[in-house]
Amino acid sequence: MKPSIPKGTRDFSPSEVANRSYIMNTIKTAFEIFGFQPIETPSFENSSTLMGKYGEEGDRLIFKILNSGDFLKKADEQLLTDKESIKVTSQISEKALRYDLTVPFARYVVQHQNEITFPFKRYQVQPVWRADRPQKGRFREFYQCDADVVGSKSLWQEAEFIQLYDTVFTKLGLTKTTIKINNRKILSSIAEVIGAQDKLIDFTVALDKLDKIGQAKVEEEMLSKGISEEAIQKVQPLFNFKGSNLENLEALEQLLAASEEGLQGVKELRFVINATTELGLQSANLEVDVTLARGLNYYTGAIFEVSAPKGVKMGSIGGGGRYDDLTGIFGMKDVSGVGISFGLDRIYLVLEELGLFKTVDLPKPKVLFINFGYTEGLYCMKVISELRKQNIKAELYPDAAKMKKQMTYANNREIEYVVLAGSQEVEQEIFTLKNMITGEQQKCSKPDLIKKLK
RNA sequence: GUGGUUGUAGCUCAGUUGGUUAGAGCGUCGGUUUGUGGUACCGAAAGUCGUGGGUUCGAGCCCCAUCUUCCACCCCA
Repeated sequence: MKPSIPKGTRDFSPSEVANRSYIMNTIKTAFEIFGFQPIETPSFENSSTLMGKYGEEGDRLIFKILNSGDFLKKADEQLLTDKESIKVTSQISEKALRYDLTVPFARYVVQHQNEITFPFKRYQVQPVWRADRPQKGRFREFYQCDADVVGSKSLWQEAEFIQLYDTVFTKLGLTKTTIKINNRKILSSIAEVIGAQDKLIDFTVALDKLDKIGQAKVEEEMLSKGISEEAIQKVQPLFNFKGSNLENLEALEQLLAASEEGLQGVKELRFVINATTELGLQSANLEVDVTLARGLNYYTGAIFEVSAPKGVKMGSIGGGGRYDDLTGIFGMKDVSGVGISFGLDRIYLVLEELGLFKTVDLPKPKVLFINFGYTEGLYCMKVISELRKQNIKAELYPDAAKMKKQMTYANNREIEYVVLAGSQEVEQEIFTLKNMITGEQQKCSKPDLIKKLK
């Protein structure tokens, strides 16, 4: 049998692990500088915790875990014969792999509410799983790096998260990212204006194509989706969103003048935009994007999405938003939260494509001792112990193999120094130290050797 | 979930309209060099051609199914 791994999963080589932890550490460091504390939650949760939080599409993409034992015995006979997959699933599966980090976090907050001091700022870097069809930058197992604040409605949080995005991407050398921002309140008031909430998705999808296919075709698509001519006339200002963020906001304000909710959304956006303008950004661009919808059901206020620099074909590398009542589902009212997520795996691919990885030193020994046999090996091991106590990575080749093999090993692993200590050296109580880069070698005493390897 | 695409040695790939024992480069291992790596030369091992069916005198090549890869839609990180 040929060994293989499930689709959408990956193995990581030592150099990939090194690069991944470089990204991870950059993000974690930034999180802590911004005042977030780490938590971890289980890989799988009770299905009831996850189901219904991500919309219909999301439910379909949740990996369900089969109950243990004779699970079919407990399933309803009729449902089985009728092949009612969804209903049967709820009877034979009570657990599921986590789909994101935000919902488990909300559960955590409610469960530990008495131990938590609010506002609570937590970060979490863990894998999540989605039963999606894999493609470029889309995996079935991938890491999310989340930071959220719960227990504060302050719009300063939104402004801070934009600073956080900017800080991380700047540190990674990934400049010219675009942070898109929108507000759910604006979206739902646009839905009011065009006449129907259920048309909103079609509407934003069509509007999003404005740059590519032009206004006429966009209007055509909207009409074909059942949006009235009258509604399209009303939202004309949206077609002219070419100006600055503030100009766009003004246009929105006029368009949504009749909607209290819409005006509230504009006000919130304006706060964030103004704050960010005052604070400045190092390398990212902030852009108001009314077509940004985001599927996750629980967002109620600001929504964010980060896209890679132009020219890199990649879905969003980060996203987030404000959710006013996520904890309410678990029985804790009036706790507003806002948070963002970094997509580690996609950031990796973007950095790789742009050649932005610095050469990372792989964990490897600084010096390899050639194994000549038991007596010589013991003689070497004594020095190796001393070197290790001084944090110098040293190792003895495990077998008394041919010299050539041992040297080749050192060469392939790019080990800087090799020590040869055969019977001659043992007798004279010295070591032969060879520099593998220059090829030079010299004899030296034990203290001398340790000093040279420091 | 819908549509398309890919699979030949550890890796990257050749393989003619279907025709004997399926090839190359890199890598691996051995040797030239039994206390010296990177270079060079010589040699070897390694493939049920993704898997299972089918068509055919004959299948790596054609057909079907399935798995996998990548891509688009959808959705998203």
